[in-house]
Amino acid sequence: MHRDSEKTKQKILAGLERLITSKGFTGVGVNAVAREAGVDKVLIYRYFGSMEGLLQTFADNKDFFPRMADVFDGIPEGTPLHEIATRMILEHIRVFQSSPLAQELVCWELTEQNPLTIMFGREMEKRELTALAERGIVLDEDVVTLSVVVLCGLEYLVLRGRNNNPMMKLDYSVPETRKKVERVVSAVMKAFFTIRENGDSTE
Amino acid sequence: MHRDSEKTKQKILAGLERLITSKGFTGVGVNAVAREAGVDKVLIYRYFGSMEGLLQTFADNKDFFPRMADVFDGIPEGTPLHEIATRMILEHIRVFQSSPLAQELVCWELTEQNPLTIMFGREMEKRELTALAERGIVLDEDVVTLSVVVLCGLEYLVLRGRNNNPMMKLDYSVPETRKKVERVVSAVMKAFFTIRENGDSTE
DNA sequence: GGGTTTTGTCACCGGTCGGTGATATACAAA
DNA sequence: TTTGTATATCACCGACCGGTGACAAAACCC
Repeated sequence: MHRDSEKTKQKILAGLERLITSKGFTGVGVNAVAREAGVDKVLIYRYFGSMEGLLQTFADNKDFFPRMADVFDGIPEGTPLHEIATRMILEHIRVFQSSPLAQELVCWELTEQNPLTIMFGREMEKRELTALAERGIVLDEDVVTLSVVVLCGLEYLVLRGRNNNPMMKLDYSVPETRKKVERVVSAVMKAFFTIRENGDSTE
Repeated sequence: MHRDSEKTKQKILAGLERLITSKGFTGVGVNAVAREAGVDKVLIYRYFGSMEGLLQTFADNKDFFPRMADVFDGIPEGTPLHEIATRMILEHIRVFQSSPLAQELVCWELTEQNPLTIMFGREMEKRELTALAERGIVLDEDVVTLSVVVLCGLEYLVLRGRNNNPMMKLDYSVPETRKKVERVVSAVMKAFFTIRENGDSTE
């Protein structure tokens, strides 16, 4: 079973993923990937053409996130919108926090453009949007804005927590802190949604 | 005026900053800095000991942010807390958005630890906190939490805007979008502060 | 002036990078 | 079995990396 190009490709792709999650994206390169995969680097060029091609293939064959749909299934009919939105945000963050690969890819995305980061960004982008669209849920524009800001805030806090970079003493990697944040998010979403539904202005 | 060690040091430090802001932190290295500064790299070792030492010196002699105090001076007595907090957040973001160096350092901070990123993180950390402390302003804990989450969200949106990585169609680098976000932030801060002041619970 | 120290230039080292050609080995078709 | 092809190994290239020693020239001190 020595000669199996398919298996070799898989070894290379697996090596790439291990390398990203263990050493970070700055360590990614032809030599490093080949070394990590236990394979001669010439095979990377043979099977993927180049490093770019490898990243492209990796992006194509990887689904970075489990489907968002499952979150909805646990929500009974008639649940208020703010609670649905809150759950989506918190679930997204929960998954994000449990995925070192996704975290590293976001950092990479902030630093550089390549086939992998571009594809990952697109995937990430349409996640919640499609989930909402499938359910035919339409949200007020300001409400969406707030949700995105909050979502971004939490994602950022997760990234900072990786290297113990607290933000204003707020370290999201501490469980109690996380609970507090979740509580506040839930409350503020409820408050703001209520205002909007009552037709208040934001002027 | 050929021989002036002080001037050479400044050239090196300036070269480092130019390099960070132009090529990004991934391009930082002894050779690259020396090249950018138009100086032999051996001088970096002579004057700063090593790359680490250079980063340390750079961090020590740079104040990354203008003082927060100025923001307060424009605020009349009796301004409600939520407005003070909102102004602080938006001002922070305004400055952050106008400083490519700060943006790059944050990305660096998320990726790696070194004397510069550590020092920068500390500086960033105490910015708003000291400003509030100097004024003797004490905020409700949940209110602080919300403020930090919102601040993080905006900072993150700025970073994503650099490479046109919108988040759920929300591109903060578009002026109209930015205005909308500012409006929403202002409104939600007001709403949440009001709830807290009225003694409501977040359960 | 002479001697010393500071400042700057140059050449070089071992190592790693991305990338390529030549060649050996397994396997499948004839 | 022979021939051809897909697969893997190996050696090598030029370029750049971080880091160092040798040395020239300017500046300073006496």
